[in-house]
Amino acid sequence: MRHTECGRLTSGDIGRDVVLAGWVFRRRDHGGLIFADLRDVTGITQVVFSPEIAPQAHAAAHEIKQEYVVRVEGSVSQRPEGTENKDLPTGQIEVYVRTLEILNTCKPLPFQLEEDEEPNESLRLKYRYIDMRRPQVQKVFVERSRALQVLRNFLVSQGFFEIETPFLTKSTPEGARDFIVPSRLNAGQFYALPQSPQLFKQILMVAGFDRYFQLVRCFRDEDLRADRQPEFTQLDLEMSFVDVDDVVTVSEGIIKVVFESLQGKPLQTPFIRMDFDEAMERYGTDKPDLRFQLPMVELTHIFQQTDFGVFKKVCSDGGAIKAITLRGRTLSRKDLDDAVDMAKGMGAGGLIWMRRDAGKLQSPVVKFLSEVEITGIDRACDLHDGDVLFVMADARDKVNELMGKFRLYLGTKYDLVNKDTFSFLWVVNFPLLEYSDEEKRYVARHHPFTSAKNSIVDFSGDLGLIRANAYDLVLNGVEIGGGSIRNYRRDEQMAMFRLLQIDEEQASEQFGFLLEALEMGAPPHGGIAFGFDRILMMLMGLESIRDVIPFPKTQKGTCLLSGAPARVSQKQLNELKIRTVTVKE
RNA sequence: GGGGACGUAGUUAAGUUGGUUAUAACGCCGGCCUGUCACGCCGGAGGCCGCGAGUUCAAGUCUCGUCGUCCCCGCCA
Repeated sequence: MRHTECGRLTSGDIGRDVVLAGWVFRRRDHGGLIFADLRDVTGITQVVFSPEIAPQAHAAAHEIKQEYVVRVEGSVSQRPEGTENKDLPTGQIEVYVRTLEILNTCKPLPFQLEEDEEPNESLRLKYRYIDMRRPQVQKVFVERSRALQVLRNFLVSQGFFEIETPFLTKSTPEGARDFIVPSRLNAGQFYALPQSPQLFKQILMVAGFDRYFQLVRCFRDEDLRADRQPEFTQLDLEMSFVDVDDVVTVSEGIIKVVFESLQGKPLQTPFIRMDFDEAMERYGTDKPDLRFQLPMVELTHIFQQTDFGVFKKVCSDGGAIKAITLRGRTLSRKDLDDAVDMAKGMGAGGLIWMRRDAGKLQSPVVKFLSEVEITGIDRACDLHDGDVLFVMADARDKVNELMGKFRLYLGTKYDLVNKDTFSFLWVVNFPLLEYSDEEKRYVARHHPFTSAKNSIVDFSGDLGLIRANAYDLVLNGVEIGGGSIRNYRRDEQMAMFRLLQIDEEQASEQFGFLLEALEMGAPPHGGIAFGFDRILMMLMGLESIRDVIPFPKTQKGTCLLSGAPARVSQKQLNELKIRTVTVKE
């Protein structure tokens, strides 16, 4: 007889003979009757060993301990009145065991499977297979599996083809650091693990698979964070003959199905869109958290004629003066001082606070301001009694960045963030390029294959002003996806390389196969990639990306379960013709 | 590369101004118990206080180093 699933037995099964197989979650030995909770991935069923009904099984039940693997055969019974367990889905029934077979024993566990005590994370990762037996951990990976299926079903229903791209591929100079793999057949040469399937998916467009997707592992050899792992899963897609709106619409459908699968409630689409410039000017970041407002308000124009030294200097230097208004909160002098200290800790030269009481503006600097200026502030910020205003003046980029961080501080400190809401936002119209102080040149803000809004073939002028057909999807202040419409003509792509100061020789050496493909009937195309792990983490309300990855790495990139990375044998190194030396830093 | 937090029985934690034999709960072992479900009751075992130096009459406690885990900055097109 095939075994039944422990969590699926109901009153409808009463009277049936069943075979259950699973792990002994708990045993309760009353001397006479012995109860055991039998667990498999579907749930828990109570099994009963009675000395009267099955003396042999009852005797054998004295042997079983926590996490023993057993198979039992018996009959499903209604529990006696008053002994039902309302907390258990199978609490109406129990299985009277006739035969017990111990399939395997179990040593005492390194930690208990209790819900209330969270063991140290390194122990959990070393014994991940024990950790995963804990119902709340098991649930995450059941949900992850379901989310993968939901996405595949949706994308296939939309006409997408799932096509695999290579893991052993070529290192590219732009972007994150690559993991590299030595080639035995080509001594001295290396593959790189992909940071994303970018070039191959564009090649697939040229090949005519007009809608491609892949749930694909990607690799980046950079330092880890709570939301960053060296290998992670991306939902990658690309479409031909599309514009920004087409990609956005398909993306919203994708997010909708995965959200509704994980959250079990409807998601409103379309999401709002915000220009990159507005995001920077109002929220000081390209990924604003819109679960709360607190936008920056521009005050620079009010102070063009000011006598107040700090503002005067900033205005004459072409800087910006901006304010954030906090309403409906009573702030003590200490709160205000803390806010100033916090801003300085972030790197601000200073932060000025103002408070309106009984129609009058109070502030350490108010004596330096004219009536016109005070009225101007009042109007610009729509001040009411009790409002507190924080003002910063400095170079525009610096004010934006610092006030953006300060806004998040206020949101957290004054509990303005509703933890139960999900605020999706498209940020669009990104700059194509940004200046790198380190490299002393402009680099691609998204990646070098992103197209510009207008042709850049003959571009001359300020490179920082070129806008791209690029878009990011932001959830609660976290970037969960990003993409662009690509260059599909060789001349535009070459123009991009010129702006990036990549000469023709480099371009053809590194991306020659793509450039060649662009000359052989490449259709217009664009796409997007979503951080699948990050989306799961956020939609399940988890703090760490490690919680949604089955076998994650530690912050130093090690796997505590397998012991990777590790040394390899001299024989292996010889085959690869690799000699190791210790390099002193 | 830099800043910070933590490390005590199998596990989770407590451990005071440095001062007797390092506590507790859960788990484990033995015994009892026929309606429990975190079963209950009685008894017991279990410690390189991460590791190594130093200060001190005396270090789980103070100092330095080191290893490990975590958080953050840099980095992550």
